[in-house]
Amino acid sequence: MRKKREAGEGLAPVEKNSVFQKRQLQIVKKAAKLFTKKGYAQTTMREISKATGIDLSNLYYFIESKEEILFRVFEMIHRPESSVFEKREIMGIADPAEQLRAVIREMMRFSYIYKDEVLLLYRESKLLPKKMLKEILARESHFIRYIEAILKKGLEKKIFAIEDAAFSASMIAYELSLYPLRSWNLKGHAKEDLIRLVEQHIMQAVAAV
Amino acid sequence: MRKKREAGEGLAPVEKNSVFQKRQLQIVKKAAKLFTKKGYAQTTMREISKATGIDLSNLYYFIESKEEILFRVFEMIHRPESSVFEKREIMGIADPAEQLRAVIREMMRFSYIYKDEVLLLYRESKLLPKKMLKEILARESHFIRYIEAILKKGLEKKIFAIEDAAFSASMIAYELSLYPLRSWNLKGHAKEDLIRLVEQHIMQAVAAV
Amino acid sequence: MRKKREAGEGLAPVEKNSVFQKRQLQIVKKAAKLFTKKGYAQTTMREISKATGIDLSNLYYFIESKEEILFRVFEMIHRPESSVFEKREIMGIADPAEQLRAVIREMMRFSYIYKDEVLLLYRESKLLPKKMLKEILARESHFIRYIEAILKKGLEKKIFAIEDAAFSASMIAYELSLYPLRSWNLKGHAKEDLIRLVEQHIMQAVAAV
Amino acid sequence: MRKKREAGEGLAPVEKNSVFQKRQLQIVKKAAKLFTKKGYAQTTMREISKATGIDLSNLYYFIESKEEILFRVFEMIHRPESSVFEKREIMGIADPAEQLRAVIREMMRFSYIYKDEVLLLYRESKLLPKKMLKEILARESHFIRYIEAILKKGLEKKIFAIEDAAFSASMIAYELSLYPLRSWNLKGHAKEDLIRLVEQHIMQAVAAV
DNA sequence: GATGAATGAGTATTCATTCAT
DNA sequence: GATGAATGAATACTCATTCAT
Repeated sequence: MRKKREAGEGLAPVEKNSVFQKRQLQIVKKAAKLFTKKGYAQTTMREISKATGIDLSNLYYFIESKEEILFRVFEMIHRPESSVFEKREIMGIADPAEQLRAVIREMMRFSYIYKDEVLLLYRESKLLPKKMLKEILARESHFIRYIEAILKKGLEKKIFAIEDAAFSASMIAYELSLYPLRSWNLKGHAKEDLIRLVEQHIMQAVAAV
Repeated sequence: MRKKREAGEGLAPVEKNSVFQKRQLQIVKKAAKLFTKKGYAQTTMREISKATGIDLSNLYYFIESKEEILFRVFEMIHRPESSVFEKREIMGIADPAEQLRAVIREMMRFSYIYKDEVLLLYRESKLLPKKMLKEILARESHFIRYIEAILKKGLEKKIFAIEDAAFSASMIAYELSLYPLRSWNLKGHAKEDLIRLVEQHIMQAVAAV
Repeated sequence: MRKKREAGEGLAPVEKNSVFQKRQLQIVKKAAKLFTKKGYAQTTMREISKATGIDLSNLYYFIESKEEILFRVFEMIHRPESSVFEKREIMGIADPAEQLRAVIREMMRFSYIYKDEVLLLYRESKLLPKKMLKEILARESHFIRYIEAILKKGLEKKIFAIEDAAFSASMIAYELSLYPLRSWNLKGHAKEDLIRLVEQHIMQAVAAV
Repeated sequence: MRKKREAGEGLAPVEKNSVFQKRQLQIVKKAAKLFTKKGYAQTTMREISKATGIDLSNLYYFIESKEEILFRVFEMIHRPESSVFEKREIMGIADPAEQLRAVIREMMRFSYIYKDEVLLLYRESKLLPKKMLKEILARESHFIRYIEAILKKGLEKKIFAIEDAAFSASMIAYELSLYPLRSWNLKGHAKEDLIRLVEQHIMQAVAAV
């Protein structure tokens, strides 16, 4: 790497015409696949070029560096994830148990869609510039606190029985990554089946007797 | 022309005198730290040399390749892990609930000791030669089936109430990696505290009402 | 980790545009000179880079490895050599003596042109992948049997008088490498002069009295 | 190579006790085998150590450098070769034809014994220090001139009929290396058989009709 | 005279990135 | 906006040789 941008000085604002964006997205998606299959470091720009059909030099017309591709991969997960718990449908649910169930199902579905990217995030987050890593961790923390809030509401209503809401929230958030991180030994379960089992498991773990 | 051993064709039997072994262990341990901090690919042999104080060329007197270091890191986790559920104390416990608790505590402690190595395993298992990867997955499967057996015993005795013992076992095994994979947001919890919370969480998730 | 093609699994079909090929040829030719002067192992890629004026890394744009260069050097000799005895002019000659003379002259001229490469072949054939070595030996055997056939024809016609045609053919083929292998003590002879002398020597050795 | 002796500044005079010499010879012989099998550059000191059973460091007690081993290998051929035509039995033969036959047989036998070393000399003479190379070439020239003298004597006596005695001598000397250089396609011939055939071939090539 | 460990200088090769057309 | 070619800096690894005990 010759030039080194200050880490995480922000991606170029997603401007330019949509053809440009489409190409970029194409690159990021294909690269994501390669990254998850072979690892970030083991994937060469030439392979990305071949996979996308875009000439190596031209690649740099659409992205600034290999690192930027990785960043944009993570951006992909970011946006929709953030919206998970901003969804009116979920935020509006009054019953904490129901609300928690809704969050679980929503996130499990999300984790099915972005399985590879989530795994990538676990594996390659070391490579993120601090700022970006912080952003992601912040978002995750936000998500955890959101669950924590639900749990506390449930505690008050004596629906849930747990000792440490912060811990439980953390554990639940972790459990929701089950599929991306352990898909290799969950092949036997159909998607909706697995979602239900995870839901049951978590609900039982927090439920008051 | 470089000669290249078929990856993972078995590490040289750990022979030689103990000074040799000590050096090797020193390399593996330091490298493990570097690998977890920066990632395997991003860690150079020069860095390992610097970290261990062993001259770069001399490093190769003790290990055959960078890959071998990684293999040996994983070996470190292997051996003790296997013994976890072979321990007489645990195997002898008659009550499934008590037995499960014992396993949980044992594995949580293990995961504290080998936090870095476990994380590394999640992150860099891609780089393992197939044979070694299979071995590791087999061991993990073995562990899961062991938990499953406990769960089934508990089911019969109506101590546990779960729908799918295989799934629950899988989930529990996963939960036991909580600390290595999410230590960054568990800093607030003391070790024994966390172990207890995980134990509670899991026990509640499987317990019959 | 270095990936290593199985040695000699076939050179990339000589495609690409002619500029590319020209560069490749330039590399192979310069390298051949260096190899003959210093030996293959003693010639570094840096030297080849310097000799060709092509940047070290860029060298790898045109060839895949140092080994490939060596292979291509041998390829250079291969092609034209094969055609030697497929030449209509020679194959058409009825008189065995005249035919043998023609072959001698043809091969001697060839050995003058490819002096360095032939010497290299004697010196560095150890480094060839088995398959390639076999091919070359097969070609040589083919050539020897071709001479043998001429000798046998001459024997029948009582023009030649030798005990063992196979041996004589082998010896003649060997004698035709005189110049590449012993040029250092043949400096006193002009090319055409030497060719004539070799021709005489061989013809006398096989001629019936 | 760290230190570089002035090329060919002469080998340490073969002094020391005979145990020392025996070890040295042992090294040189085993190394010669390895050199011929794999090439000089491709043979490592470690391999020589393993092959001789002498510890790597101790090797340097008996020889000064890898190069010296090569030199000593060539020395081995030198001594006896020089004596070939100094043998009273041969020098005393009056008849040029008989004398030439004797030389041929002597040298062919020699080439059988030192097949590997002769081949090595052809292959790796590049590595010799100038001085040593000159010595060897001088010896070879000496040998050629010796043959030339025989030829000239035969010419005077009208026993031989050749145009250029110098050339013929050169060619004959070359032919006497047939076996070391082409053993791969002479496997079909028994030793004494081959010697006789070479003798016939050469004699016929120079004989007056 | 044996041995384990060191070391320095090198070697082929890789790869992200850019330049010229 | 496409393409072939260039380039610089790095990377894992090797090996002859020597040192300390």
